[in-house]
Parts: sequence; structure tokens; C-alpha cells
Amino acid sequence: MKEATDCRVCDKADCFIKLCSDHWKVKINQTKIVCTYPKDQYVFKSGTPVMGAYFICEGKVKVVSEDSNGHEQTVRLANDGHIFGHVAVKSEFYPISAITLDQSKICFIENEVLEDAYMENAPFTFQTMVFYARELRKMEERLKCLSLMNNENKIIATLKYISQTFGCLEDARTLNVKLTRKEIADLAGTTIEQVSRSLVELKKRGWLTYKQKYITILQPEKLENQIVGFYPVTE
Amino acid sequence: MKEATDCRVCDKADCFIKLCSDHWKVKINQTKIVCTYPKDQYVFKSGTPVMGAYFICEGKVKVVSEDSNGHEQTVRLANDGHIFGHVAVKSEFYPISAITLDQSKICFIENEVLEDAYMENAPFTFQTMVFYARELRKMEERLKCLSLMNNENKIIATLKYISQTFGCLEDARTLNVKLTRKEIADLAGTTIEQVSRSLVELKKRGWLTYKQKYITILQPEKLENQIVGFYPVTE
DNA sequence: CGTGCTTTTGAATAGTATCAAGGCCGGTGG
DNA sequence: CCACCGGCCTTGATACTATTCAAAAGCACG
Repeated sequence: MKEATDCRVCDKADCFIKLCSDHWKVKINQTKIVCTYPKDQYVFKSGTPVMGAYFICEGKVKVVSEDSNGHEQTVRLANDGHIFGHVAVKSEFYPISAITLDQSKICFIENEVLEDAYMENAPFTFQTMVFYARELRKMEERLKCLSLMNNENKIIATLKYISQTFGCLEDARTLNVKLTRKEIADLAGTTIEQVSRSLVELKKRGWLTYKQKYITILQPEKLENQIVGFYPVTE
Repeated sequence: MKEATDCRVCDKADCFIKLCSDHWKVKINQTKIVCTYPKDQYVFKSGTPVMGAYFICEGKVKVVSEDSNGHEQTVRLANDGHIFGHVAVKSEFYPISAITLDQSKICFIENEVLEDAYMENAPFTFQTMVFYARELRKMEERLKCLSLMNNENKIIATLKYISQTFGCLEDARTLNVKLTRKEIADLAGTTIEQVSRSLVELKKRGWLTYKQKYITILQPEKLENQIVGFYPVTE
């Protein structure tokens, strides 16, 4: 993992801090706290106070919501450049937890600095707003999938969401993230056993294959085709 | 329904346009298109091009996602001051539809004006960003509910969402919106029959009552208590 | 080469969707 | 004023799907 990047010279495609004025880049750079987390570690835990927001320099994070029945729902996935842990500006305590899916370098920026930065850097604020609006749209889509689809289609839609968020390895078809069956189940809103059954079935059909935690999509058009009816016609 | 409000003098609590400079208030006021829609009418339909965003002056709107199997999922509810139809700035066609739940006065502001307004009015942009971040959080909560809850709890969580969005009538316990069983089912991600069964059961327990389309919550603490385990502990 | 963890498989159970029929209510027209 | 009609809601029976529980198999690790 590289050194902490200097915001003044960083031009990472998805990080909007570069849209701030030089003055603010310096300020953010001075006050940010950069931390590298190992895989499977809490970045913050549900119930702890919200002090600021997190920006992913490099890495992968899942945002999970735990209930007191021991069930877990992964509500969102985030990767390079994405923001998490915002929870709107007013919440006092996190209602959700964030866990790394990979070793991750993450910047923390405290609320006070961030709010001032938003008020004084319109392009930064605007792009962040657009980011949230897009995430909202994705979430609406995911809501529909979890709500209307049967088990197998939920798994397919989840694989699609994973690949859209994290992309693929060099072969352009193996998902660029290692997830357990339980992690996939928590994303899809189902159980470990159902995930296993669906993956076995999809492998039988030759639509995908997998080795350990690596899933390779062999026939994306078949998978897509099975769930296409749930998505709006884009013509 | 009152006359179209002049943005320069309007101080509606939830409309962020009042945070713009006077110059921009004038500009928005000149270019906005105000329209009053009757109940149960499409404001826009899935598949049509996105030209701008809608702001609710007064009224109630649901955002629905239809699939080609004839199922419908209501992804979001919006009322006075809320924005809808944004779909992030780049989408060309609406992937969802918006339908009024009541006679509604709605402002349309075209994308070009809106984007310029965002770039030049930091407080406006900032508050809009916070609005989206909050909506995202709500959506995450809703996602979890639809995914992990059983039928009855989904209905309870849905009633809670409805009351949080639209509030109550003067008696402070009757939901301030008329919804059919199907509309509740589409919100909760279940069927008309299950909604009916759950409502009958909850009425039997004396937790709520209803008369036609009006639902009155009698024992909010009982309802709350049954689903509290799904929400984060706030202490 | 065991040991423990994850995944797979099978069988039983519970919960939900679907289908079909009947009831309630408001509106309309005689 | 009453009878009829149609839409929405309720109820019951059935079929299906998903969850749960239990056990076996596969795999990584020491």
C-alpha cells in the first residue's frame, strides 16, 4: 500500500476533493487522518458517535446493518473514491457498521472541516450531491430486487451489483473481491444455503464457475437476460 | 390549492430554494413551471426523457418501479418540499415513474437552470446534498426491513414509514394519506391479501383501527416495540 | 494427517403467494 | 327509495418457495 496521498497532487478519478480550491486542499490534507485497515476489520461500529466522514483512497468496504436477532443485512458496497459513514450531518450515532472487505487505505475527515469545505467549494459539494443522488437510485433498484425477485434472481442481481461496484480482475470476468457465502447471502437478503444452491445450479448451467472465493462469470448475457424483466426498458 | 408561490417570498420549511441568492430566486421563479395534478396521476412515466427535477410545493407523490411481470414496487414516498425525478444528472430516461397520491402542486425546474443554481449557491447545494444523504439512509433502512422482516413486521414498518413521511391528521394518530391495500402492499413488498390479513390481525389486537382508507394508530408503542429489534440501538 | 472452518446436500417445517369465492360499500339508474 | 353493479376488501384452501436444522463433504492450515 502506497504512502498517504497528498490531496494537492492527487487526481484519483472518483475522489471529489480535487474539486476544492488549493486553499481547501491544503486544509483538508492537513486535518485528514489516513489509516490503513486490514481485511475484515470494523472501520466504525453501530452505536458509536459520528465524528466525520470516510473517503476510500484504496480498498473495499461494506456497510452493514445488524439487528438484535443476529441477522445482518449488507446495505451498500463502496470502493475507491466512495464516501461512507456520513449518515447525514445531524445523526449522533452510527445506525450501521462499516467493515473492510480487503486491506484498505481510508481517509477520515471530521465534520467541522467537511461542512466548511462544502459551503465554500461548490463543485465539490455538487459532485458529492450527484454521488448521493446516484447511490439513492442504486438503492432504489436494489430495494426492488430484494423485494420482488425469487432467490436465484436475487443472487444474480447481487452478483451484478458486486461486479458493478468492484469490477473484475484482468481476465475481465472474475469478480475482483473475495466474499464468503454468508457475505453474499447478507447482500442478497437470503441464507447461506440458498446462495450455495443457486451458485451450484448456475455452475451446472455453465453460466458461471468458481474456485474458492473467486467467482467467474462465463455467460453474462444469460444472467442478465434472466433478470432483465425487472429493470426499466432503456431502449 | 393556492396560487403558484413566488420563490422570493416563500419560506416553506423544506424547500431549499429559499437558500439561493435573490438573483437566483428570481431566475428560478421565472423559469419554473408550476402545475397542479389531480390525485392518482402520473407526473412522469418510466422510459420518458429526464429534462429536470420536480419540487413538491404541496401534495404527496409516490415513486414506483414497475417490472415487466406486472409487479410494482413503490420505492419512495415524497411530500411537501421534497425533490423527485432527479435520477442523478446524467440519466437520459426515467427508470421509474412518479404518481400523485393526492392533488399536488408541483414545480418543475429544468436541468440547465438547476445545475447552474447548484454551482452558484453553496447553501442550496449543501442542503440538497444533506437531503439526498438522508434519503439514502432511509432507503438503507427500508432495504433491511423488506429483506429481513416477516410479513406482519413489513406492514408495521411500512405504516411507520408512511407516518414519518406524511404525518397524521389533527387527531395526531390517523395517517394523513389514503392508500389502497394494493398501494400498501407495493410499499411493503408483499401482496394485497397479506396486507389485509395483517391489518385485520393488528386491529384484533387493538393496536390500530381503520375505516375505509383511513388508518388510525391506537397503540404506537406496541407496533414500535414489535419491530424495534430491527433498528439500531440509539440509547 | 488430523482439526476446524466453509460449503454442499438433504429432509422437514414454516411462511408466503396464489387462486377462488364471498362480503361490504358506494354509486347509479330505475 | 330500492335494487343492481362494480370495485375493493376479506377469508379460506392450496401450492409453492424459502428457511431451518442436521449431517456430510471439501478444503486450508498447522
